[in-house]
Amino acid sequence: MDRFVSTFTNKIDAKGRVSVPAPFRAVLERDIFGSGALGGIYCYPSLDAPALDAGGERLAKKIDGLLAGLPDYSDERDELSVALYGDVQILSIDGDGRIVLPQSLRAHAGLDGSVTFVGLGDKFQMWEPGQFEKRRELARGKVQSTRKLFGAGSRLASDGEGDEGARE
Amino acid sequence: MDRFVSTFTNKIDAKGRVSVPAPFRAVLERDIFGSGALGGIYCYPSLDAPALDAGGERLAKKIDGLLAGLPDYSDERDELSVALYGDVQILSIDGDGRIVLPQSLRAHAGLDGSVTFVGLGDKFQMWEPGQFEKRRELARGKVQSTRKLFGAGSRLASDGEGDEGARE
DNA sequence: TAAAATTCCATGGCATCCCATGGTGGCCCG
DNA sequence: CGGGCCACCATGGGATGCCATGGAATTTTA
Repeated sequence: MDRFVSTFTNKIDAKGRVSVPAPFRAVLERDIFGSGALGGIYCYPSLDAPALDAGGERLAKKIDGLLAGLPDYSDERDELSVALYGDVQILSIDGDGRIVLPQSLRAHAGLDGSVTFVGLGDKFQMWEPGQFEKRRELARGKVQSTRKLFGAGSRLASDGEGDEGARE
Repeated sequence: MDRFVSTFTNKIDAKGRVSVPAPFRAVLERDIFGSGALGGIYCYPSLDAPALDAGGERLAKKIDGLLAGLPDYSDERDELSVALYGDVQILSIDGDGRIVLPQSLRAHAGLDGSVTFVGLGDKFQMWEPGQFEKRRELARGKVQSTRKLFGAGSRLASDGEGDEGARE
C-alpha cells in the first residue's frame, strides 16, 4: 500500500510544527527510500483551493514531467518554473515525524491551530478543518449524483459520521 | 535532490553583499564538487526579464549545449553567444556564503536593499522583491490555463468554489 | 470474555546548531 | 598615499533535533 488514504486532523503548535499522520509517513518513507533522494516533502499552495498540496519524490517527478516538454531557456519554461518550483517548499520531517509549516503556506490555507490531512492517492492535502468540512459536504453530494450515473443503486452509509482518523 | 527550489529573500548590505540561501549553496557545492571545476557562480542578466540568472557548472554546460546546436560562424550563433556569454560574471562565494553583486548586474534587475532568490530547477533567479511578486502572479495565471492541457480533467464539487485539487 | 499491559503516536518543552547580517582590519591596485 | 575589495570575526535570532509525557488502541493473559 503506497497511497495516501483517509483523513486525519492534528494540531499545530506555537512554532508551526505538525505531526504528519503515521500512515502518511510510512508512505513517504517508502517513496523517498525507493528513489534514493533525501529531499523531504514537497509542499506548495493548491492552485484552486485554500489548501496545501504535498507529496514525496513521486510528486516531484510529476512536476518535472510537466516541464520536460518545454525547451530550455524559453520564456514559457521560465514562467512555468516560477509557479511550479518557486512556490514549492521542501519540508523536512524531524525525528518525531513532524514538519514545520512556514508562514506563507499557512496563510494560503488559512491554517491556525490545527490541520486536516487528506489522502489523495499520489499526494495529500492540508486543510483548515472547518474549510474542509464544507468541502467534504459538497463532495458527498456530488458523489451521490455521480453514482446514479453508474447505476450503483444501493444505499451508502451517509450518516455523517464517517471515517475520521482523528484522535484529537 | 539537487535542484534549486522555492524562494528566499535576503538583504543586500552597503557593500553589495548578499547571502546566498543555504539550500541553494548546498546545491551549488554538490554541483561544483561533481564537475571538479571550482569557478564560482555563473551569473548574467536574464534575457527577457528584469532579473539575474545564476547557477553552477550544470548551467554552464547547458549554455554550451544550446550553442552547440547551432552551426559555427552563423549569425545566430554569434548573436546568442554574445547574449549569453557577453554579460556573464563569475561570482565567488566568500567564507560566509555571500556573493557580491556588481553594479552593472544590480542595475539590470533594479536591485536595491534586498533580493528575492527564486529556484527554477537547474538555475535560479534574483529579483527585486516587488517586481517578483508581479511576475509570480503572472506565472500563476499562466499555470492555471496551462494545466488544463495536462488533463486536470474530471472534477467534483465544481460549484464555483474550486475543486478537489486534482492537479496531476 | 474481560482486564491488564505494552506499544505506538501525537504533543509540548528545552537545548543546540546553523544561518543571515553587521562590522572591522588587512591587502592589492590605482 | 588613498580607496576599494576581500577575508575574517562577532552576534542574535530562528530553525532543527532531542527528550519527556500522556492518551489511545491493540494485544496478551488470566
